[in-house]
This record gives sequence, C-alpha cells and structure tokens, in this order.
Amino acid sequence: MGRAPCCDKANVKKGPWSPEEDNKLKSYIEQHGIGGNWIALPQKIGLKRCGKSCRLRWLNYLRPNIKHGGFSEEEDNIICSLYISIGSRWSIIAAQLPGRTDNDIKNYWNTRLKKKLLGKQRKEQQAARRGSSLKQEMMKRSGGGSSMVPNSSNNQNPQWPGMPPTLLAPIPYSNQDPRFNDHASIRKLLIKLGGRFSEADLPIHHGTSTDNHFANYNTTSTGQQIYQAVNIPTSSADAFNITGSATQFAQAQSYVDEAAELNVLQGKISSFPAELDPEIVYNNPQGLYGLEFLCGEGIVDNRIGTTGTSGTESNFWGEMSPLVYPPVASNYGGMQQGTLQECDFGELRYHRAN
DNA sequence: AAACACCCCAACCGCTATGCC
DNA sequence: AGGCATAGCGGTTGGGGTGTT
Repeated sequence: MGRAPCCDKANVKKGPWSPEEDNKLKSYIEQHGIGGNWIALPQKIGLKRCGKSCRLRWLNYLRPNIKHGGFSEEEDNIICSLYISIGSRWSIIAAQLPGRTDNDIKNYWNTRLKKKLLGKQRKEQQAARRGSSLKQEMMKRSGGGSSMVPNSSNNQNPQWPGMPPTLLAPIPYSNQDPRFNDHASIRKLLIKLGGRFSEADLPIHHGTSTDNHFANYNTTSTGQQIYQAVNIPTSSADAFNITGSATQFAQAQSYVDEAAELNVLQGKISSFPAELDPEIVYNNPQGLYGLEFLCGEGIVDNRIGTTGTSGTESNFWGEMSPLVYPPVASNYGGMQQGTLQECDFGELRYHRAN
C-alpha cells in the first residue's frame, strides 16, 4: 500500500513554470508570506500546481538573492571540503554558501565538480604510471630489488609525512568503474587528492561565461585548504556563517558536533604510523579487516587487494580519511568514555580492547 | 545543414523528519 | 503515545541547449 499523494495529480500542472505562474507565486508570497502551508497555497492563488512544486520553485528560483551559476573557487573549495566531511547533505552545504540552493549545488557537483575531480585522478594515475615505469627502468639498470619492501628513502609521502607512499597510491580509474559512481568512493578520492584540482583537470569544457571563474584557479592550493575549511567549524560555531533557517543552523551544528567528535576519534587513529605499525597492516590483512573504514578502502585495495566494498552511506563516518582530521587531544577522554561506546564501531572496540 | 551525442539544470518523486492533534 | 499532515531532503529524470560529426 503506497503513501497517499500530497495533491490531486490529475488536476495539477507539471513541467516548466510560465512567467505568469512565477509572478503569481512571487507576488503572493512577497505580500502574504507562505502562511505555513505550502499545500494550501496554490489553491489560494489559483495555481494548478502541487504545493511541493510551489515550494521548490520559490526556494530554488523565485526567492530573493538567489545566485545561479558562476561558482567561485572559494565556493568550490567549500563544497569539496564539506562533501568530505558530511557527504551529500546538500542543504547543509547550501547553508554555508549565501544565495546558493541545495539543488544548485547538487547539480553543480554532479555535473562539474565531480568530473573535475575525476579528471585530476586520471592525471595523477598517468603521472604515477610514468613514474612507475621510470622506476622499473632504474631498477633494471641498478640490478633490481625487492618490490615487496618499500625503499626506506621512499617510505615517506611528501604530502603527508609519516604516511607510507603505498597508502596514497593512485586508484585505478575508468569511467566505467562502478567504484567511482558512488559518493563514498568520490569522497575518498577527493580526500586522497587533498582537494586539489584545477581547470586544466576538467575533462570537458563548455566554454560558457559561467566558466570564467575557473580561469584564476589556484593550482597550488593544497590539502591544507581542505583541512582548514573542514576544521574551522569544529572550533567555533561562528565560523559557520549560517544564512539559512534556525533549523538549518541547528542541524548543521549537530553535524559540526559530530565532526568534532570524529576529530577526536580520528585524532587517535591519525597517529596510525606510530600506533598501527605499517608492517602489521601490510602483513596481517586479517588484523586490518574491519579497520579499512578508518583508513579508506583504497588503502586496503591497493596494498592487500581484498576488502568488502559496501559503498553505502551506512558507514559514512567511518569512511572518512584520518588524513583530513588531525589529532585533537582535548576531547579525547570524553570520547573514550562517551561517544565511542555508543558508536557501532565493533571492530574499533575490538582493536582498542586488544 | 542535418543528425546525433552530450551536458546542464529545472522539476519531479519518494522517502524521512517534524509538528500538531 | 500514536496517527496524520506537512515540510524538507536527496536522488533521479527529462527536455532544451550546445557541441560534434
């Protein structure tokens, strides 16, 4: 048995809005407000539209101070940063971008930013391939060596000191690869890239005027930017420039609180190289199983090659890379006593207990 | 110039959250 | 406390626009 429809579908107009309909809706709301009931609104003003449709039209298009297109570099970074930290909560992301609607950001992400990101990934992969073949060539000339043991001089990742280079090895990419069709994978990829991408990485360019803002894209921006953007809210609610409703603020704040808690948790994990000996990780896949969510599946994929790929939002927080969340010591005690026990991090509890 | 392919975005759909009775 | 109505959200779709062959 399905849910009762919100309106009489037969007597409701669908499709694009006409200027007349827009005018009716806009002038009514400007004079009388919404009146707390979107469902009743279309009848009041003689519109043959569903209340939901009116609401969407107002929020996404007619509302004052709405911006369309022309996303700035700063907005790109904010979107990417928040996507890393909270995923596809478009309404919350929109609350951080004055004049932007969740629908707009969602569309922008799906049509532009995601592709930009994948373009970057492809480039890195090509670069890595080139580097890898060069390395093989040098190995041949020098008499070779064990591929199983990383060279000590190579054992640091320049971008993330202390992190074995293997952990950030490029993930094989193809357009058809289903791994890149889900949000979790994209987010991991974004984290891996440190949020860096430039216009040059954009595989497709439409040449519209709205693309101009990419012209000055700072290609030297680093994961630090992402780190800052993501972490600012955890230290101060003021940093969240809430332009939405009080509800949105409360909701956003709750995510911020969650993120702050995760900071603590991830802070513990982020000392991975010291506390989780890479040797153990590499040589003991069973021990790692269940922990991949703390390090990103790509890590396990690359090194061990066996991991479950649920790819669902259910383990959303767990999928966040510790790279994004540096240690925050102050709340660690509380985290140990409180949140951790309530979280369903079975494997984590297991490893903590052992 | 026409046909086709691809992209973008407005709008829809279905689900969950919330508030009220 | 439970049920219902509405609001709000995120995923998806379809049509128009633009680029390519």
